[in-house]
Amino acid sequence: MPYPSGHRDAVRTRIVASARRLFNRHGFDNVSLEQIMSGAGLTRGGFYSYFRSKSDLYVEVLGCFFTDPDWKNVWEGVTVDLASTNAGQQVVKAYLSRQHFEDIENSCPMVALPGDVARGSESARKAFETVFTAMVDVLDQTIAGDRRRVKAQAIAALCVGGMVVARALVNRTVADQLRAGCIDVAMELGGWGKEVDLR
Amino acid sequence: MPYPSGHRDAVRTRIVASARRLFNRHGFDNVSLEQIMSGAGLTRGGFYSYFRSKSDLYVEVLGCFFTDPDWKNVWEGVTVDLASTNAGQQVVKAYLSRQHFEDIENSCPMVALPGDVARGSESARKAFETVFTAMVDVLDQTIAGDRRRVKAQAIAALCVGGMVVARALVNRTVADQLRAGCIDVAMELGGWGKEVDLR
DNA sequence: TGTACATCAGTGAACGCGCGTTCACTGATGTAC
DNA sequence: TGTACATCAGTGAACGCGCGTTCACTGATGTAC
Repeated sequence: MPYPSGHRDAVRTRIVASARRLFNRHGFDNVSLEQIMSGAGLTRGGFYSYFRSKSDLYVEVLGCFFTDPDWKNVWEGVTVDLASTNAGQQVVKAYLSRQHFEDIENSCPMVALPGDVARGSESARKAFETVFTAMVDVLDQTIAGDRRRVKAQAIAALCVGGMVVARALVNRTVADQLRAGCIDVAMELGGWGKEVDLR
Repeated sequence: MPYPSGHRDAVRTRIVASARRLFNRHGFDNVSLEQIMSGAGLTRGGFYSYFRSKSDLYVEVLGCFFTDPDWKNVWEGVTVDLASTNAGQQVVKAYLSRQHFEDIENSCPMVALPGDVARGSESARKAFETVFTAMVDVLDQTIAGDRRRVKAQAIAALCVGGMVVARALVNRTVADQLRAGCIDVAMELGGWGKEVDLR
């Protein structure tokens, strides 16, 4: 077999990474295969030996967030330890952080692409659901008090909604207030209290 | 002047309505001017005597939600009276209602198109901000207790996030639970209590 | 009332462009001898 | 060690298609007489 073993996997990973960056920044329809392949150091033609279609790649991109067990250092200077007893508040603070707000390319797909997904295929929505469920599970496990599942879902929705709206506003000050307010409210909901500081 | 006065305004309104339906259902990029004009009973060519570009129309569509003072009967069977002392809870319940969930065409643009807007022009984001601010204002006015503005923003983010996520999930049961949970949590946050029923 | 006319709302063909996808081909690689 | 070869990763031209936008034209309308 010509070409070193592992070569194909490495290239495939590069393509997915390039696509993730571009989809997050420009949305599904405004990204061409030319751009994706170019971002991975290749030319257009090779795409179809790695993926069946642009849509298939899209589904794969959606899945590769939050499900990685080594979920640390997601954004520049923001660390999250899912095994910690503080995991819930760490996730909320990271999710609504300025870093996530600004780092469009490494954004959570739930923030950058919810519209595309809602209009998309069943498999795209399945991938979205997996990410959302993973987030709720993490929150659930470290919430104090009763009705944990409901609260966990609401906190996740608050995180996603807060960030989605913040990104779509013009006024930066309002966006910052919104993020801060959502963090405060989420802390209350989780029974975490504001005094608990991390990092 | 040929053609009855008011004719032009009526046609223009029809175009905007057609565009709103189509953008909400398929997103900005997946709707053609052909479809929009056809939905208004016209043909493609006439478009540019009403709007400077597709983007301009888009901005206009974004603005025509929530800012209308006669905001009643938004969705089939759901009424909201913004002048009521219950306005806040009415808005939350309407926003997270099954009717809004299902009625994609008459959806709030914040739910259907946030991604498109975040990537869009400044004027698009300005229109989005106007809608969001209008919603927060309504909630603010009927919230009990302190830190009303922060709570109002968080409730609005919760409404938007809950609906955005619900629409993107595959599992209908999870989506329904999410909507119900978000309503419960929003009622608590607003200090409205669950026992207060309306209509 | 009836007719000729000026206006302009609406038409539809055409243009240029970029995209997703296909495919015959190139050339870099590891292997066999 | 060196050479010939089989494999297959990657190339880039080509295809068909639909879109946003433009524009010369048509024809329906209210007005003037």
